[in-house]
Amino acid sequence: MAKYPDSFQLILQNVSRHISLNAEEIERFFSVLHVKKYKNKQLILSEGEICYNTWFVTKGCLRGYTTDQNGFEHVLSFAPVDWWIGDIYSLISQKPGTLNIETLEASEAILLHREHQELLYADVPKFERFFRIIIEKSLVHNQQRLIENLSLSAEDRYEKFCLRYPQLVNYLPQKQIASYIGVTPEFFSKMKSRFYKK
Amino acid sequence: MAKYPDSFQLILQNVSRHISLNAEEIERFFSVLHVKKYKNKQLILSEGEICYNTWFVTKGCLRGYTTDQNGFEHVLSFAPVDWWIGDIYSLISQKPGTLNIETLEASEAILLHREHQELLYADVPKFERFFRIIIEKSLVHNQQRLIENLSLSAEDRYEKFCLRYPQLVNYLPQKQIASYIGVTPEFFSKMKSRFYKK
DNA sequence: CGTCTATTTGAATGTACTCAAAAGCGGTGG
DNA sequence: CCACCGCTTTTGAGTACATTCAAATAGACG
Repeated sequence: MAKYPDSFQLILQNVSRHISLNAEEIERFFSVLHVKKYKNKQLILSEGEICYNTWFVTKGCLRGYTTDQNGFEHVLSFAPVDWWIGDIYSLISQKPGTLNIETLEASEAILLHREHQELLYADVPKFERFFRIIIEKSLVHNQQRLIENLSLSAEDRYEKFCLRYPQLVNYLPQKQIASYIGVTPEFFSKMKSRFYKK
Repeated sequence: MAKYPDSFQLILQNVSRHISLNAEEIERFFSVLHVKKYKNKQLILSEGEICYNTWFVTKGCLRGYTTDQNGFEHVLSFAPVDWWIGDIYSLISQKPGTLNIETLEASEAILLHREHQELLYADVPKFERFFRIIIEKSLVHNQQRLIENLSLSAEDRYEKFCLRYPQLVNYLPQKQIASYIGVTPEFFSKMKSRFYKK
């Protein structure tokens, strides 16, 4: 196995949380993966592009965001180490997407090309199961976030964010958190100072 | 095939949009399905319950909603004929869920029990693919809705709703639409009268 | 017909936004 | 090493979108 990068052990661990692979299947899996390194603030995927890959982050942190008609950014997801990210809309429709993916620091990811993913589904059907499961989790997470946006105040959403992503709270620039919970950076700043007065 | 209800043809059509089944697989599929009829405003699943089923609507219309700490309802999804619905969080975790599912009129659905679903995955792996695909679509839809909630005004969200669900706009009670787009019924009423003045 | 719920309307309020300006902070080059 | 630049964060005043509460009206159902 020495022929593969160390980071492949991380992705294998990630996958093994939901399916078990034998040596041959691992080999098949590893054979379709590619490693890429990115600089700080590098745009990895731009809106308007067709997305051909799913990224698995092995170093650093990525963020996925959209831009609205007024030029405001809205963060759809953060992807620290051990997370998957991609523009799933564009990936499954193969139409130009709306997502931008950018690094928040110098980062490294493993890329799984859409075509390889399809081949993998055919050769090792367990992967169909694996991706079904992570997409299910992603859906659950998204639904909860939607409900929180509909039912909680900005302050309560921030509190939830702190509980859910303790490792990100002190790492991310505030404007990114503001954008994730859905408020302006100005309001976020005011809210936070009120928040910590208690 | 006369031994199965007519409505099974609808679910077969639905499934066949993403996978093709041979006679044997269809038989296996049909053998695990159950039909249920519901009265108007019947609560099919309550928050706090563990969800064991996925519902496929064959008559009428269901809605899935949560209740917040102030007693306000938030609609997560409407499920008219030919749609799937379930509390996916509870379904995959087998923990008590937060979703309520209720009929909006007398309705009929086909139930797929979680255990049957797992058996189906094992016997006919194509179903793994099928559910991966519909969950992917559901995720894409949810992400778009989240982004819309973060970036659009209530009025614009209503406009999107009208475009996306033309068949529901004149069918649903207004308070349900209000709850879906995330405003109070009072504000929705005012907004709508402004909206149609243009 | 009466009751119950949904919808409309209005006035007062609040949460979050906009615009503007100042302060902080980090990186880069001289 | 310091000075400067650009970007982030803070602060403030004014505003807007949406909520709350209350009451009247309309509709649906038995």
